[in-house]
Amino acid sequence: MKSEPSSYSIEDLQDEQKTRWDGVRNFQARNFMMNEMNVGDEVLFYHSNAKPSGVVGIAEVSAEAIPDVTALNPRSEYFDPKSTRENPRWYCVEVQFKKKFPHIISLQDLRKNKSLQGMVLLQRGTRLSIQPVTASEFTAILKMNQI
DNA sequence: GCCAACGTTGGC
DNA sequence: GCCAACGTTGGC
Repeated sequence: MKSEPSSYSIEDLQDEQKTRWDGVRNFQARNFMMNEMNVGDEVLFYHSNAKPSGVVGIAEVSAEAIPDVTALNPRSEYFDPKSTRENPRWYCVEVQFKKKFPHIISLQDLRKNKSLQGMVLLQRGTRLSIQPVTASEFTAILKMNQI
């Protein structure tokens, strides 16, 4: 899961411990939250638009997707007039803080790791804010954290 | 700040 | 259903 640290960082999650991953306004990303993410699933927390960008820690899905109420609030920056209480358009899971890495695993480092070449994040033109990670990719990144 | 790549919208 | 125009993302 990507987030710009200037808007919500791993440190913010560490402070809060839990947060609803609201504000996602992309159907593919929403569908991942609704269909693919289950309570207990581990999540890589990625800082985008950062110096440098990269994986900064681990969270865990603590509640399955529920309607994103920020879409209903006209004063929210995430307001979407097409979403209604009866027919919610956007959903969000809740995530729980697990771990902050001692140092960031930068995008550059990820690209250097041969076992990650197929990772969605590293493919050309991938902008999705929520992406699938395979078990072996996840393990490979954890190993990089130990170096 | 630039810009490539992609997603969404809306006219037709 | 096509596609041009526009908006957004995010690395650099």
